[in-house]
Formats: sequence, C-alpha cells, structure tokens
Amino acid sequence: MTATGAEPARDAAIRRNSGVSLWRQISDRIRRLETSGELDSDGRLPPEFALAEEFGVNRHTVRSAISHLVQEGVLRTEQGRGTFFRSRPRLAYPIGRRTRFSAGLEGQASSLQMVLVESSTVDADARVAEGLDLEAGAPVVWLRTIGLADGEPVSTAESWFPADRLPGIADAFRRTGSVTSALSLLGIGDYTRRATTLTATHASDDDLARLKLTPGAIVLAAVGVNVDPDGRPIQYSETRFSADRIELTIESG
Amino acid sequence: MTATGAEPARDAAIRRNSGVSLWRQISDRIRRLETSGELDSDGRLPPEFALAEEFGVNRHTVRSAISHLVQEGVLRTEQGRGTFFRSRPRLAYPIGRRTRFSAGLEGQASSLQMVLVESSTVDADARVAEGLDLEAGAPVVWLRTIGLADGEPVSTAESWFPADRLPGIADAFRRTGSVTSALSLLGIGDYTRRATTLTATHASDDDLARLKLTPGAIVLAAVGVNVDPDGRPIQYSETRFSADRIELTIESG
DNA sequence: TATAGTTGTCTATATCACTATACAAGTGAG
DNA sequence: CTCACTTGTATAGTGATATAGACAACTATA
Repeated sequence: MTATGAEPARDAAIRRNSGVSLWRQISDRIRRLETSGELDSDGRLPPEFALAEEFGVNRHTVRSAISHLVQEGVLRTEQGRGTFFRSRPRLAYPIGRRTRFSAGLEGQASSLQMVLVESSTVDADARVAEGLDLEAGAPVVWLRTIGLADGEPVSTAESWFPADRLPGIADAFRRTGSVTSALSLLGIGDYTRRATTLTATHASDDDLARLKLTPGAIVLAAVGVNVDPDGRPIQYSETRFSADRIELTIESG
Repeated sequence: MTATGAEPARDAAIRRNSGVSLWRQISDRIRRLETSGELDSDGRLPPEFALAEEFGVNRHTVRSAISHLVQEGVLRTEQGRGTFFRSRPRLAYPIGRRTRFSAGLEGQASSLQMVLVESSTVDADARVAEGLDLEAGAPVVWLRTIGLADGEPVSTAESWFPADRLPGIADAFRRTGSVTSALSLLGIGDYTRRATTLTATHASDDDLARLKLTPGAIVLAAVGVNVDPDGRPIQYSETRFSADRIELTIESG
C-alpha cells in the first residue's frame, strides 16, 4: 500500500450557494492537487484560464483562490511563467501497539522534535480518570506538547499521567524531549498502546493556532491509553493531527 | 474510554472572511452541539437571540444556519416553543484484526445492512494490484457497497477480490449481504485485517450522494487489506465513513 | 524581434451574506 | 386574559463574492 493510498478516487464538483465560497473550495482543491500526481514534475499548476474552465468559474475567482494559497505559503507565482507549488509531502504516522512519535516518523523528515508547551498537576476529570483507571479527582500530571517535523507543527497533544506514580514526568520530558525517554528515566522501560479512538473534525481555534492551519482545515483526533507491561495505564492522551500533513497508518497484523 | 472521547475540548470561534460563510460555520457548530452534552435533555437549542449573542452575529444569521439544518433534517422548529434536535447518536466502528461491519456495530442500531450497489470484473490497477499482491492488470472482482444503520447510509466502500480465486464473490455477497458470509460460502472461514490506512478529507461528490451528506461534510477514508489464515490477500478495500455519524475505534491490544 | 502564453491590474455590474430594526404570530404560565 | 418568551416575516443598507471584458507586464521561444 502506498503512502497516499487513501486519496479520494474522484474529486467533488464545485458547489454554489453551499455556504463555502467558490474561491475557498477551489483553493482547497488546488491544495489537494499537490499529492494527486496530476501535475508536471516541476510542480507547475495549469494556467489560470484552464483552471477557471475546469471548475466552471471566472478566472478572477481562480485568482482569488490562488492568492490565498500564496499568502499561506503553499503556492508561488511568477508573472509570465506560471504558478508553482512550494511542495511539502504528507507524512505517514503509524498507530498501533507501539505508537511513538519520533520512531514512527523517522526518515520522513530531516528533523523531528517534541516540544513541551505547558504542564501542571491537576485533578483528573471524568474521561481522564476513566482512561487511567483512577478515581475522578485523583491528581494527574498534565502536559501540552507539540510535534514538529522539519520545524513545522504536525500534531498537538494533551497527555495525562498518574501523579502518584509519575510525579517527575514533566521534568523528565523537558530534559529528554520524548515520552519514551521520559518514562524510561522513571523506570518504565516499555509501554504499549491499549486502545485508540479516532475522529475527524474541522480544526478548532486552538488547532488553528497551534498547528498553523487556516480556518476550515481538518484535524484527525486520536484519543489513546498507553499501558505498562503489567497492563496498568500510565498515559492518557488526546492528540490532534493536521490532516493535510499527516496520514495515519494502522498496523494490526 | 467513552464512545465520544475524541470530542474537541474547546470549539473554534466564528471567523469572518474565511471563505466559509458565518451561517455555515454556525450550522456546523450547532450540529456538533448535539453530542457535546451542552443542551437540555429534551434536545432543545438555546433561543436564537442567545445563539446570536454567543456567536457574535445577527439573529438572522443564526436563523439562516438553523433553516439549513431544518432542511437537512437535523433540527425541527416550533414557533413559540423553540428549536429541537431530531437526535441521532454517533456510532462506534471498531477497526482491528477482525474488522466486520455488522458485528462491529451490533447493538448500536436496530437494523444493520450491507447493500451491493454495483459489481463487475475489471483489471487491477496499480494500487489494487499492490494491495492484493497481484500483477497489475490481473482480473479482479470489484464491488461497490453501502453500509446502512437504521436504513441510513453510514459508509460506502469499494472492494476488490482476486478473480481467479473468488470468481463468485459478487453473487455470494448478493445472496448473503455480508463479506464474511460470502467468503465463508466460498470456503474462506476466517480472515483478518493486515493493515489499514486512514485519512480524512472533505466529502467528494460521490460521498455526498451515497452518504446523503451536505457539502463541506467530512469523511474518514480507510484503505485496508484482508488476508486469509495463510496470510494471502483476499480483499483490498477503500471505505468512506461519514464522520458525523461514525467514530472509529482501534483495538490494538 | 515578433509572437504566443502566462500572470497582474483595472473598471463595472450583479448577487450573496450579514446587519439593523420593527413587528406579527404562536406558546405557556400566572 | 395578559405577559414574557419564543419563532416567523418584512424592509433596507453595506460589504464580500463572483462575473465580464479589456489591456498591461513579463517570459520563453521561434
């Protein structure tokens, strides 16, 4: 299976009066063109008049879509020559028993980094308590992290750890920059993923800011629990991936 | 973990001049309100003026959002009384080694059904051949199916089976209404999922029609390969779920 | 240099999306 | 019945979105 195996077979037509402006729909389509292999090897877009005809809109509408993508850094225009992608391929993130950020994306980006944004010790709310097999209100260490590939944010996560068992997890993470290493420092040499729940929604305000997305972008939300070799939960996490930059692969065999 | 564990923690603010009209953003937000537990037990929406204030828009803009959702069958209004959801909860679809449509959703809907829309024998293109471990161009049986829960479409799939080994798969499916039973009829008593790739995109034209969605809706796309007990691929499939109606759960432990 | 092909700019017009304000009409409770 | 609260309708003004056509500016190539 290829890394882009889940591309839609056919693209949707442009819809009028859908509540989404034509330039926005076209800009979303152009963005997806990049990975569909329909363009020249030099990443050159068809000329504006051709796109206008293909989408059944005025050339100015296409120009509006393009200018937004230029603003966003996705495209670059050269008068007299054409419009080109500033290409960035989509990363494949494996989810399974042994889900780890850096190891999973290794080789797909020249730099991979997990950054701790904020942390504190809080009382577990209902869903965290359930995930970690604790009483509601039990103390947990909360971490907000962002995953960077080549310096660009691709995921943002909130994680909760039982505070009685792993009080130093935040410091350990800050020093090592990785959950795996931090847990290892604290005497947990191995852990596995018990369950993952996936949903997809439009990006929230938070997502837009943290993942540097534009309104209307899609995020993949993964909620999961990691357990130690005895099966005891040690981490409950909610991760949000930019669907434009990441695809999830599930190895179940 | 609860069935709705991956809900966004906070919702995005309404954005002006994003290319997505305010009524559309509000309508998307209201749609998500249903599962967030923020409304009365009778499924009653806050009054229009309150929503208008909350979102920082004119009451007419809220009315526009509501009227679209009424059109769509999500809401129902009663003059003088209020606006109410015609509620439909989200289904949890398990993905793992033993992914099966009906068994997975059992108990979550009063009727579950897999319908064969179309089938034919075709030559495998590159990605199908790769998934099934065949030469490109080898004959494969192609099925287009739709999964219904309580008569409503929740997923649509294309599947390919090696034609030399399973020439009668389409007929068997038509008779039994299930992949599992059809394979069983043809002597394959068990099968497991080898790998699944997930992405999320906006719904295509096809999706809109088959899943009865509205433009801008999100679909979860799963590409997977099923193998027989000897590890030989017997089915390559591309399934598209309505993200509004389905969440995917991954049991990896 | 001439030409075809491309992006950039300008003007004009029509429609959609949103706001503002006012009031009608239905519902439920005192 | 009356009142407070709700949804429904009407009108008018403003800015964003989209169309149409014409032409300028730049690039590559014959």
